[in-house]
Amino acid sequence: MDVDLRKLRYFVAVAERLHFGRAAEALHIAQPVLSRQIRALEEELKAQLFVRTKRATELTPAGEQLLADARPLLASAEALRRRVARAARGTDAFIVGFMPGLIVTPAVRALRERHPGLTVEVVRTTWDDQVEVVRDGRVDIGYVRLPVDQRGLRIRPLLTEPRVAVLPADHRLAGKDVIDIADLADERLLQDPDAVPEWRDIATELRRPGGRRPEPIFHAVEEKLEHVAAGHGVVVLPLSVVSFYTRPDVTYVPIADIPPNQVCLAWDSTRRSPLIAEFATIAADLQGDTAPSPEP
Amino acid sequence: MDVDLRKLRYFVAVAERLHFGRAAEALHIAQPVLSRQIRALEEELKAQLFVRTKRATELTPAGEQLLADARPLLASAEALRRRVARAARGTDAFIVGFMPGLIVTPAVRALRERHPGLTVEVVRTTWDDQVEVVRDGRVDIGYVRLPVDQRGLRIRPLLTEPRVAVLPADHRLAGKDVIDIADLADERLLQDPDAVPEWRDIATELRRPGGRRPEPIFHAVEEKLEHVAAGHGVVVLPLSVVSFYTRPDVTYVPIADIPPNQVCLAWDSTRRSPLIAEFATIAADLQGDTAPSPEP
DNA sequence: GCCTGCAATACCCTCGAGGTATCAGGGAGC
DNA sequence: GCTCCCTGATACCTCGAGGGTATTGCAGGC
Repeated sequence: MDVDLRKLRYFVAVAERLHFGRAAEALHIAQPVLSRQIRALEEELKAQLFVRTKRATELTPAGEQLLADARPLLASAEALRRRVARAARGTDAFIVGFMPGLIVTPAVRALRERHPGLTVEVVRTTWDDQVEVVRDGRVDIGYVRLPVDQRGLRIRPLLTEPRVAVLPADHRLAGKDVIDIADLADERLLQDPDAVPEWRDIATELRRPGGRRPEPIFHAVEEKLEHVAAGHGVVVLPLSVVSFYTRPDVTYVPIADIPPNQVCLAWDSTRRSPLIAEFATIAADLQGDTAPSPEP
Repeated sequence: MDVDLRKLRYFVAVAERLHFGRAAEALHIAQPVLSRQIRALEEELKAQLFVRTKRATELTPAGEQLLADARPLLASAEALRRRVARAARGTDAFIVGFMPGLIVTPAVRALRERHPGLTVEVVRTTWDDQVEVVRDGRVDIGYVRLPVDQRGLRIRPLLTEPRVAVLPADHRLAGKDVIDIADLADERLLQDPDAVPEWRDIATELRRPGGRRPEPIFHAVEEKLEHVAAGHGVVVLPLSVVSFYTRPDVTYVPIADIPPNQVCLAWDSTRRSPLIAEFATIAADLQGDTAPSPEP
């Protein structure tokens, strides 16, 4: 009657590897068990999920569909566990996620004042997990910087801020008033190229035949700045992040021809919590005081 | 390790009734089994879900949280089944939900032309199930009229249209050029008051002490019009719905002081499908041709 | 032609979900 | 105050499903 989340987890493991033996190993179960469970799942859904030719395992269209749906379902189940555990601990806490450079204190304080008994916590995130913490229930609402994968989330724009190139203090471009993104074409980017699509389009490093994304990608801002200072490459970051982490051996230059970074609030779209709505309103109002942004 | 959807379903049954015996009956299982399963769920989640005083069963805060999370999770699981079944049938169909009065043909035709092999189907919905069909996977994208429960959905505004009062042809207000919502205060509304919050605020019927919502609520537009014609009451509907169902014994009058109805596209926020995105763009562009609407 | 790699099959064991019968405790009624 | 009844919990049984090991079947590669 109900689908079995364990079987879905097994399915995802196989679908990701397209190999029963290795999937079984990763799941810490025996391979025949996995074969049987997948077959049971196929019968339960009345749908063939894999085409098993000898020497190769591939997904059917139904399998593709299931893979696309199973992952968010498993993530939701995990989020459910986490939220129930939090509610059971009795501490009726409201948790806000934020990335360095964003000013969350006024909104958090306003929420605390309106709900004296409520514990409001903040959790620091990175560009990589800023939406994951929302999806898996670690935070109730998060400040995120676009672009993000919006699946499963409700998004509310808050503000925009310019992005700057972060350079070693002795870099050839350091001290310029402003540069173009093209000026960075020959640089090594120490961050996920997806975070700077405009650079991706012009980077010589990625345009070489067989050119792959640079291996060393550093997640925390502090690590990025450390490596910039060491001369290993450059990063492109929103202005507030850089100004938050001022240090003498690193400087920054505005980039003229790339759009600003959009900062939004994001929360689990399946939830409807008065506290989430209230916090979103407070944060938007506070933002509106300084720089009014259009409401959709 | 994974939560068990069957146990969650059992939990929801108990939480909705706050009665183990009746929940067991509804689930077609024996009551001791249900007691044991709920206890197992509590141990698994390490959270007490119910306070069982003799003579009464109540939800704990953790139970409230679980109830809020379990329902959408179960709905997602059901949607997953449906979509996989559809994908397995091989018919790679794209299904659009719409309510009467909305013009979907141009967008549907445009999608068909761009994907000659694709089957594009339309499914008629009502105000009551317009978002349910999206959540449970019966349609890939739906035209919906606000207000809707946006949980689990991504919403994209398309257009607005004025709402009119639908009256019997011999009604005292029939023939007026325009009325105020207050003119309907003494009328009987043959629809969910939530659909017309402005009426809800002024209706004498609902302001009487102990006044409840009127019992006979008719879901299909045809039924509503039939009962309006019979003189049982009035309804407030978007203009396009009424003009779609013209009949001589029913007339309508614009209402001056209520905001127009917002028509949106809605789809499952956990999904990211190229076809959904393409259809949304097509529909928005087609709408933009006639009456440009702001893009968020 | 043999070896190797990979999934499926055969067969066993354990545990957990379902059932029935019964108990325990608190309210309501007399 | 005693009894009855309502409601959930306990006790105990059965059976099916999930997990394990051993082995087979089949297709490529050397």
